[in-house]
Amino acid sequence: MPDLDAQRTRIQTRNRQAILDAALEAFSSNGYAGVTIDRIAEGAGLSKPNVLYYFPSKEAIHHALLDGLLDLWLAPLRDMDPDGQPLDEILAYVARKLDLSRRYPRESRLFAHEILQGAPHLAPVLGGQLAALVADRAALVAGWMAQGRLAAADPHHLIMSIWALTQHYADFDLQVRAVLGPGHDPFAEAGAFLDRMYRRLLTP
Amino acid sequence: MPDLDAQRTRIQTRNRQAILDAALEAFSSNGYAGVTIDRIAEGAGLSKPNVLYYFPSKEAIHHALLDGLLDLWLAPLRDMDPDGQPLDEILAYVARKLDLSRRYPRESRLFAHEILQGAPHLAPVLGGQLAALVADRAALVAGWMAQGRLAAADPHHLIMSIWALTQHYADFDLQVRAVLGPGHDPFAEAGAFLDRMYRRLLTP
DNA sequence: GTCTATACTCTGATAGAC
DNA sequence: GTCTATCAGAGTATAGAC
Repeated sequence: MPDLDAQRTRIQTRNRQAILDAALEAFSSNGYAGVTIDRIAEGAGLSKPNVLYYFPSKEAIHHALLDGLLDLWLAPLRDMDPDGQPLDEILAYVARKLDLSRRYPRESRLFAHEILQGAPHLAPVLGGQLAALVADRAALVAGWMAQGRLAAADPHHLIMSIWALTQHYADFDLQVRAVLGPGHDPFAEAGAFLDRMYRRLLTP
Repeated sequence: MPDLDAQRTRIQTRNRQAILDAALEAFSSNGYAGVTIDRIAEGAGLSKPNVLYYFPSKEAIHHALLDGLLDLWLAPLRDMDPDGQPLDEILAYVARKLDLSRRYPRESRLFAHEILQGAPHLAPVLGGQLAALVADRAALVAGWMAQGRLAAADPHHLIMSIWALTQHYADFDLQVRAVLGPGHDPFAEAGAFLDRMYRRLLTP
């Protein structure tokens, strides 16, 4: 069943998407408990019972949003090329991850909420899929460092530092803008700052 | 009225503190909407009406927790000494901020929730007190860089990078531990990693 | 100061007409 | 497929006894 939408009418597809979009908007800024089905319905332009016609419960909507989120989130790390130039690969990874924060701030905040709350849905995946991918990539980076093609640094914490820094610009956007004041482009400046930072940190 | 507790009995002082502690525990992991007064009461070992005897509303409890949080949070930045050695001052700041994350992870998460939700209570302070302090410290750092005592970098983004990295270890503790696996001391490793990182980044 | 009992509101979910 | 009506439960807050 590769395309579930094939079994749905155009209206169904559109409404499902409208619900998910409204729910993402709501959950990402207010957390799971801070959102009512009524508000999702309003955002989607539907009635509350109609929302519950498309999803069996509020919980199901939330679950549908989290599903696949980790894949989106880890794609840039997966895309690191073992055969590329080490420094270029890291810098490209940073740029891709920052771009993800810029383009998907709501998804970033949804993820942040989930982790803050103890990851009731994602916990198993964190210790499994996530830890495995990071271990794999950390080994790759450690290899580059051992060959002297990158300056030495703890690979796990290096990868996590990239997450922390890039996601900060999405999750704490409000604070970032308050600190920078008007007339700034936080993501553009962050791109330049982070490129210089990791270049200097990792150049052998 | 410097000491409000002077007007309270010992029992009142103790119960107020128990309520605030239970509320901090609850709010920091579940967000404002995800917490019921019942749960706070249970955590404090009191009945629900009794909690509402000490605070007029759930909202008031939350407000009491946020009050003064920013002061605690910004203290390390305030403590940067303009007359110290630039690199030492920055590294000491990083260490103090990381120590704050280690000792007060619940406060860090409470702050994260507040910002994620659009800072309904802190918004005015962010654009005022916070922005002013950062501007002041950024100017100090920029001066050091202009004198060639630190390598050049955007001072605002430098300060924010320190926030992002140190708070990540508190806010995303669950993810950090999942990635590192058992047998690690995330904060100790972070201390070493961040010290090397900023030393390398800022050494002229 | 603390408890029991309760009023009142909001929210998730269902039933059933159309 | 979508709506109106409604139920059941949870949650904030208050009243009033002790």
